[in-house]
Amino acid sequence: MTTQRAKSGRVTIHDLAREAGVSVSTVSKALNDNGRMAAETRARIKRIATEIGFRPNALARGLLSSRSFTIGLLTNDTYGRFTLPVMAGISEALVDHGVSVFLCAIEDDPALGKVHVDAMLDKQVDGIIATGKRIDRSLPVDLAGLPVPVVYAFTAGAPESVTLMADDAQGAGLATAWLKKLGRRRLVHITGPEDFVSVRERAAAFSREAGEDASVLYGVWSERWGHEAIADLWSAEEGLPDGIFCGNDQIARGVIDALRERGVKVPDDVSVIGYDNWEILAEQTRPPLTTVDMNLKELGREAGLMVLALAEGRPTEPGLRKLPCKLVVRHSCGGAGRPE
Amino acid sequence: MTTQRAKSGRVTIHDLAREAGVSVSTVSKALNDNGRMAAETRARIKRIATEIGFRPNALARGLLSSRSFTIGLLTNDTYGRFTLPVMAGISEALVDHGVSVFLCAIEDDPALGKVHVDAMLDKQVDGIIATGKRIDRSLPVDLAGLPVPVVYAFTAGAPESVTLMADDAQGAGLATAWLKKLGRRRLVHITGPEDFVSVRERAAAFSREAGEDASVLYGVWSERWGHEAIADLWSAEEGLPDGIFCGNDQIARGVIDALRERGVKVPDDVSVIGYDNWEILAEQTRPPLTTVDMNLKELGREAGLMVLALAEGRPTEPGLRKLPCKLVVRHSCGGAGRPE
DNA sequence: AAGACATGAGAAAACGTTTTCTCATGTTGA
DNA sequence: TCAACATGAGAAAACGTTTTCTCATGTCTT
Repeated sequence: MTTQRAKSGRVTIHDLAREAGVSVSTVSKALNDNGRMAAETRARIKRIATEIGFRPNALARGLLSSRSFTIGLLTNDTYGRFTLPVMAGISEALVDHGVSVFLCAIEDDPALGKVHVDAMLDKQVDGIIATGKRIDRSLPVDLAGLPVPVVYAFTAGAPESVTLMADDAQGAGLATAWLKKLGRRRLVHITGPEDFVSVRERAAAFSREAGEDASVLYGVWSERWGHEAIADLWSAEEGLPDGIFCGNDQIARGVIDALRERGVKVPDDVSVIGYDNWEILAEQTRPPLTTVDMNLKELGREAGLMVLALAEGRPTEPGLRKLPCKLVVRHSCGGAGRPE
Repeated sequence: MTTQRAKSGRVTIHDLAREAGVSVSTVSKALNDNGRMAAETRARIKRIATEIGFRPNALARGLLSSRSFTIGLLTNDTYGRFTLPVMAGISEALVDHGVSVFLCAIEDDPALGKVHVDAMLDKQVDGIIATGKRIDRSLPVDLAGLPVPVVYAFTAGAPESVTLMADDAQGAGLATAWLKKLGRRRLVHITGPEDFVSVRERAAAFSREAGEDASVLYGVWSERWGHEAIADLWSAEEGLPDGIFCGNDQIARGVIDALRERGVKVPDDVSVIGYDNWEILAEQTRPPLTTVDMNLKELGREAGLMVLALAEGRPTEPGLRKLPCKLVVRHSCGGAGRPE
């Protein structure tokens, strides 16, 4: 306890060895439950280790084991509302394994992307997770052929890689089925730009469930577009919908506001359902928004465990995995109880 | 070029030395512009290094230099809209210095906080930045007495530490002065809970600028409260305000919606100004919101450079630093041109 | 009683760098 | 012509671990 520390200021294995009166090899084996030694010695070393607060230097350890217990998260979405839950899931899953996460926002900039990837490789990350905001675009940096495994989440992946995404068809089906179950018959889908593959997937699932004559209105991802769509629909006077499935929560917010301004009651006259479950928005609409949740945190968790498995060389089948969405029921659709 | 690589799969300094026909010491000195050697040799080694793609292993380097070129970002705010811009600023400032950032979300959980801090220290981070969502609360983990420097941003710091925050009084003054400059005379401040020190600071600055009789309404940080406040004010029929300064953009959104529903024109009858410049919200209000921007990205940049300075042992004066806010003029106040 | 074997623990090498020291050779000055 | 010195480059130690050998001692077998 009174012996002096190494000059670095941190307690090293040598300090501990000196304190315990054994060699560093013995200390290492004691702490890692390796090798042969008297149980009493092992226990004593462990006790002294906690007493003097020894914690092994991860740099030194990583140098030898070629495992740094570090992964990189590359993101496009200036940590918007998609990447954030994904990150939370990753971190939550990996902290239990002693893995820390480098966050790198690359902003659609190839040069910045390369800088970050190089920096991470220099730091010997065990793997990389790439995330974006849409599944049909890839990050502006080539991650194929890297010396570490890469997992893609919510962004387009390389051919033989592991890619995770939310199941758009299933999510849209969930929403449409819910509207029908509540007795809504004249359904409309107000959504984002048609060039998003997710938009097309959801629209197809909507049409399948709602009937081919149910119309789909493509636009942009904004509140304003929700307003405009309602203005267009209600200018027709006839064939007005009684159930509206929106492509995201912002559109839904615009739709609900526009309906209120027209004196149309939500959910009495029309049920409205959103997508994303962006809570800060969904909870503040009047009435609070029933919406589809993509389980992004769970997606992040899966991505974290996946990249860890790859880093440890455990067998993992490549390909695209679609994770199910869930319905979050609030008050914008009427009805009660939980979704099936 | 034809010589085989080390078994690790990565190019080491030994591979490079063999390729160049020199010793590893010479290579190291060549690449770091250290020591003495023929200019021609240095150039040749550098050329071969890029040819075979040599990049020094940061773990090995860090082991020796006790600089890992890594910092940790500890956050409370499950990466909400405060921490995010701060993070972006940190990352942007540090990537140029080759520093990568570990992101750790600790969710008000002391145990999780300790786990993350320990993991970061094990990985020999050069410093830690702690961020939160309010300046009068500290993170649930003790960062005093750590073997690395700590900088606090938007959260309460330890006594002799460096702490960065936005200048609440200046920001509120900016907003109030803007309303007055536009000719508004009957001002109201609708804001959040009075137990926030930022709320009190801003309210004090508002009163100073607007006159002591200008009223301040304390509430919560939600759209709903904005609605309620307008309902209360307009139930009085007399002494109606013509300028409303809101404590955040969500309240402002609620205020604007409530005014529209009452047939009060914004900005013709009443000017409304928000706080935070949460773009996705501020741009979608009708009309788009004029609001105070706390320059959080800049704050993050400063925090990054600060922790780097401390890590390198450069002298840095401790204490609380307040960074100025700026006014972002959109259409909710009327008037034109830029703030003074 | 003597070889075979189990046990406990230390010595040394290894990981990939950087840095200090040493040394051979060439060059200058008187 | 010889000492003093500058130059270019390599050898070796160091950083803090883990892991593989090695070895002394003690305990069985027969």
